[in-house]
Amino acid sequence: MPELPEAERARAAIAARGLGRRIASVDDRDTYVCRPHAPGEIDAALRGRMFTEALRRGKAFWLETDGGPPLGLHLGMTGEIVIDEEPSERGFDRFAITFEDGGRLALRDPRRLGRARLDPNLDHLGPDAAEIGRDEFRERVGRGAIALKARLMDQKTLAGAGNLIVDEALWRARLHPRRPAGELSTDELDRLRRAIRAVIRDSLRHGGTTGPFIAARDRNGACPRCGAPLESARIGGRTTYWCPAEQR
DNA sequence: ACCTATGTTGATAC
DNA sequence: GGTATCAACATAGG
Repeated sequence: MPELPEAERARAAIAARGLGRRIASVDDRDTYVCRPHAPGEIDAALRGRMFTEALRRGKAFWLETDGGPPLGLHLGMTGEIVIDEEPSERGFDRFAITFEDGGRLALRDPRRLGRARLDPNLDHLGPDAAEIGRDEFRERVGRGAIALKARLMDQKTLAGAGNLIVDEALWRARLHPRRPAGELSTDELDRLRRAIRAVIRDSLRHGGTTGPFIAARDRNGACPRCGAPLESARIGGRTTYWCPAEQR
C-alpha cells in the first residue's frame, strides 16, 4: 500500500500511541530489514529509552529518542506499522519493539522490503511532496531529458510520490508521462504541483492513496473523464497508465 | 505455470 | 554526470 499517505498514517499512529513508553527489548534479528545493522545493535541502542517524537519526510519516517539515536522506518511496498496487536501468526513481523508496559510496536511486512535502522540518512530525499513550494518545484522537477514520470518518482527530486500518486497526478494535470521533464512550461509545472498536492490531500483524508484514475487504472479501464481506453507501458521502470486522448 | 505488484538500492552500460 | 535497465528482497493474486 505505501506511498506518502500511508507513511503519514503510520507516523501519526506512532505519535498518538507509541511515544513516552519505555522500551523493554527490540527484535532486530532480521538482518535484511535491519541492514546494515548486526542483530542486537538496535536493541542495544534503544533498550531502556522512549520515543519522544515521530517525524516524516516523503515515505520515510523516524522516531526521536530520549538521548539515543533516532530510529528510521520505511514501509517498503507491503509494510505496515501495527501497535499493541498480537504478533503475526505467519511470522511477518520483521522488526518489533516490546514496551515495559507489555505492549508492542511492529513493522509487519510480508515481502521484507521495509527498513528499520538507526540514524537514518535523509540526504537522498528531496523536499516533501506535500509541502514543496512553487519555485522549488519548478526548479527541481522541470529539468533534464528524463521522462516526467521518472522525474517525479525520483525521491531525491521530490519525496513521497510513488507509482500510483504520480499516475493520478499526471492524469489530473493532463500531462503525458513521457514528456521530457525539462520541456514543461512554468504553467504546466504549476498545474502539476497543484495536482500532486490535491491527490495527497485527498488521500490523507481518505486514509490511503486514492483517486478516480487509480481506480480506473486498477481495472485497466477507461479514462474517468472522457471514456477513452487507457494506455499502459513501462516508464521509469514502472508500469504506467495514461489517457491517450487527454494527456499531452 | 507464468506474470505482475503502491519501493529502494546497487551494479552495469551507454 | 545523466539516463536506462536489471536484480534482489518474499509473498499474494490474477
